[in-house]
Amino acid sequence: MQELAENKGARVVRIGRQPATTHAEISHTGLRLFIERGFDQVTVDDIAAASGIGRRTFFRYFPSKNDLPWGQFDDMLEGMREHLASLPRSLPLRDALRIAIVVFNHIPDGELQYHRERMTLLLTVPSLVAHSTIRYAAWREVIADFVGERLGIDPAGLKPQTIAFVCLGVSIAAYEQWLAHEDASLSDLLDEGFLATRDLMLLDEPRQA
Amino acid sequence: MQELAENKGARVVRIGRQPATTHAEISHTGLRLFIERGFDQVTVDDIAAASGIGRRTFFRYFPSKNDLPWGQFDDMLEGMREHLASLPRSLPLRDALRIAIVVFNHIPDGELQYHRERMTLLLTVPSLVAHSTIRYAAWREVIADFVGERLGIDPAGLKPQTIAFVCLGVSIAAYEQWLAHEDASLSDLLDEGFLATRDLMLLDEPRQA
DNA sequence: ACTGTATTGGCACTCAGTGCCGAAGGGAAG
DNA sequence: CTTCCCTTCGGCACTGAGTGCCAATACAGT
Repeated sequence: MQELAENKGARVVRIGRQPATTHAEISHTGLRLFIERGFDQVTVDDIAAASGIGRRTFFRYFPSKNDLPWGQFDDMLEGMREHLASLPRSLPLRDALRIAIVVFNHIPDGELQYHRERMTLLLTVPSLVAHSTIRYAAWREVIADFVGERLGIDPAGLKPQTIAFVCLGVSIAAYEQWLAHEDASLSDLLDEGFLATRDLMLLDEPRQA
Repeated sequence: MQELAENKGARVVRIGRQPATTHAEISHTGLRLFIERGFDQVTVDDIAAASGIGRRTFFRYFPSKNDLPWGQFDDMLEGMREHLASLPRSLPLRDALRIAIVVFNHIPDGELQYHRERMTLLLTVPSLVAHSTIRYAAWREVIADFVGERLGIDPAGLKPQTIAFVCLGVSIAAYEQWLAHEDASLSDLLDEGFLATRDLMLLDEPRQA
């Protein structure tokens, strides 16, 4: 009875040595150091020491120092994939994408400050900006797969891929503005970004000088 | 007279030791090795040795191994900036961007194979894909500056930045298709990408199932 | 206690990138 | 031709990321 109640993960009983720490714990410790001293001023040795683990163990939890700030991104991706799939087909593609992206990027008030610091790192530190490309590719794939499915075409084709890139661009641009302006709402910025893209494709210059 | 005629660069006479090689020479040698053996299987030592220079000297010509395949990208950027500035204001913003991007990405027939191999590396090797982000930022800035100037707004604002990201996305998506399909025309793919974006913002699904 | 299993972490190694500094050229003035 | 000055070259040593290997550690079940 009680044993069954503890069945919240997968295996209740696990054999072998217990892990000394968790991804979340290392991630949190490392992020704190990055924010305090700056990404480049923190070595993997520092993070390992502060986490009470060996340097070698760090690399078993994270494939690289650059992956640390991304946290549970892959899990969130699955969430977005499911959310997209759940949207009614009557919803126009453009709105489905816009809504899913806004929802996906909604941050609970409590985590706002933390998320801001994390995103500042990701969009500011050159090494992280570069590395992020790989995560973005997975994000784009979710979008492209959805577009392909919706339009009944190959997700690897020009149209789904282009749309995925466009959505990513709108998102990153919105995030950069969000970080630059304390008071801005990320959701609003995303909506505005879609509108700006629409304007570009529809209208010409608003007025002639 | 004759001395003036030779004034095609900056200094005709230069003091001090002559450079042992050039950027172009190292770039060419390195690229050949990358294509032959794969990026990760070539060390900086290999490139230096093949170029007949010391390892330390390599890093005086290129800030990193990743920068090698990019060649004279910065110069081309200036070209695009000037080309954009030269376009008549009567041309709608969207068309100005589209035309400039198509022109910027036009490759002379002779360099086609070479350019293809170079772009395959840049869009395939993870380490290079990541590093490219930094070059793309400079590219985006050219677009954003132009958009800001055209619309009379801050280039750092949401709209110019978003449009720059969108243009970049369309370009990269087109390049990927171009590499995947031997027979495709890059210019056509770019045009199609712009159309796909327009469609997304204009229409809903073409037909209801 | 003993066995099997999973995590740990030390050690040694490769490779990118950097600071330092003396050596190697080459032009110009004496 | 020698000396001075300037610039590039390249060796050396160092830091730091990331990896393969393997013995040590800790825990569950017999």
